[in-house]
Amino acid sequence: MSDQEKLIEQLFDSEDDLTEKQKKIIIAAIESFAEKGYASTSTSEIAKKAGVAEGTIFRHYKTKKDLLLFIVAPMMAKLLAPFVIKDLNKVLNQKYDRFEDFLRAMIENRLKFLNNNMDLFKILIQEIPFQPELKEQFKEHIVLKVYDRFKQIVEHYQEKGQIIDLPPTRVIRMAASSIFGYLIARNLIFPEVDWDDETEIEETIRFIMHGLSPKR
Amino acid sequence: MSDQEKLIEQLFDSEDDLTEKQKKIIIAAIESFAEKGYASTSTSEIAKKAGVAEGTIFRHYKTKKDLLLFIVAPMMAKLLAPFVIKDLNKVLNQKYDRFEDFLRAMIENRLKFLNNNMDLFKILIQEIPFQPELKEQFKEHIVLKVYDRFKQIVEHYQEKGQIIDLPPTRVIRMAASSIFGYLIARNLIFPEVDWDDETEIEETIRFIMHGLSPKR
DNA sequence: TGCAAAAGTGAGTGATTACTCACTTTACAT
DNA sequence: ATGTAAAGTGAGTAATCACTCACTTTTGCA
Repeated sequence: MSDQEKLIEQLFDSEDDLTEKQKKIIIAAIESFAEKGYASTSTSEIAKKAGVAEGTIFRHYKTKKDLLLFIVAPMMAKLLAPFVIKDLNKVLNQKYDRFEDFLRAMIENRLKFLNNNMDLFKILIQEIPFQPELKEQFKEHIVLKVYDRFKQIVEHYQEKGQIIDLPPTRVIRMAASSIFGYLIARNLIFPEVDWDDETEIEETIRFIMHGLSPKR
Repeated sequence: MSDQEKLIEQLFDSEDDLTEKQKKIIIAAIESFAEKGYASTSTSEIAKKAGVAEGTIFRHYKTKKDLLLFIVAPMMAKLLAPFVIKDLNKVLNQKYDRFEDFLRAMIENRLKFLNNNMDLFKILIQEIPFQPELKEQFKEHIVLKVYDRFKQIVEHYQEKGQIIDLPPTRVIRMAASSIFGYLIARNLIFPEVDWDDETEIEETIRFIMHGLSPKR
């Protein structure tokens, strides 16, 4: 599978100044943080799992929180990156005549990414409420950049008469709720169910499209 | 406001064998757990905030986790209780001819409850992934009891031809995603925005109704 | 090959943790 | 008023915490 799109591997490839032991530390930290939570994971535990002396962790990361941020910050950036590309909407407008097509492409792309990086996503949403640095990054990225793009896209399809004429915030929230609702149900609440991804996604798109349809 | 429906107060009223100091401990614990997370809150901190000796906490709760469970378990029970009432659906079927009316009543009722108990809700969703006891309670309540009731209700309105003929799991997930999406956006992600609850709720209902409409 | 810088080590640090216990204070039935 | 059980206390405990540092090993370049 070439489109595995595992963020950790990308990170390891791009920053090739990372030692083998450093990689093991990161992998161990992600595993433990996702399983027991950041606050309940001790550095000695991470060292043990990584097969490394505890001092080695602090050689590379000044504090435990530094390690968390090093792991989680790229996740947020990569997760939101596709929506911040400068001329995203130009490309999209040519490519996707219908809002439905845009929605399908976006869901397939981002849902795959999230499915491949669930541990990181889990850590991210768990820690955003408690880490001011993360909260700030989140607001800055989401509110300022991603929202602006989405707003343009929504308004574009509203002008075309394809979706209902509501404030873009509301339109985005409703669509996002449906998508994240599926993601969370599938991976976090009922991971043991064997989901038929294709139909679930198609039905979710149908739900959003009908919900946002301009017809009375 | 008589319908404040603050769970803590209810708890204090029903279990009147609680001392003043015990109540202060619980209030302090809820505040700290919601603000910094369960694992990052120390018992000495709770004692200090409650104006109580640390030993007093352990006189009433064997462990720190016992305190958490004492606080959070009633939340889950009360949150889901209205859906487990035995003849809920009979009452509903007489009262609410249209699915939309049922939806509106349910949202108003439960959203009010959650808005009045956001701290507890926050602690609950934060800790469910890490506390096996809570996870078990959650699955038992949700999957076995609440889902069964909802399934009956959905099927009832499906037979009436009011909503689309999809597996009830999917219908419930889509409606729940939209409702919780609003709740979380409103209280946890953008609490500083001054939300127009009435219109937001009406629009959310509209979105769900259109999304679940049986028309092609 | 030599050598300096970087990576890795693990015993040791003081602070903090959840929890205990011998003791004092309070509440309340008789 | 008196006795007793429950409530409350806070110094004390061992364990664990994140982090340090003097030291050894590895790496890569001259």
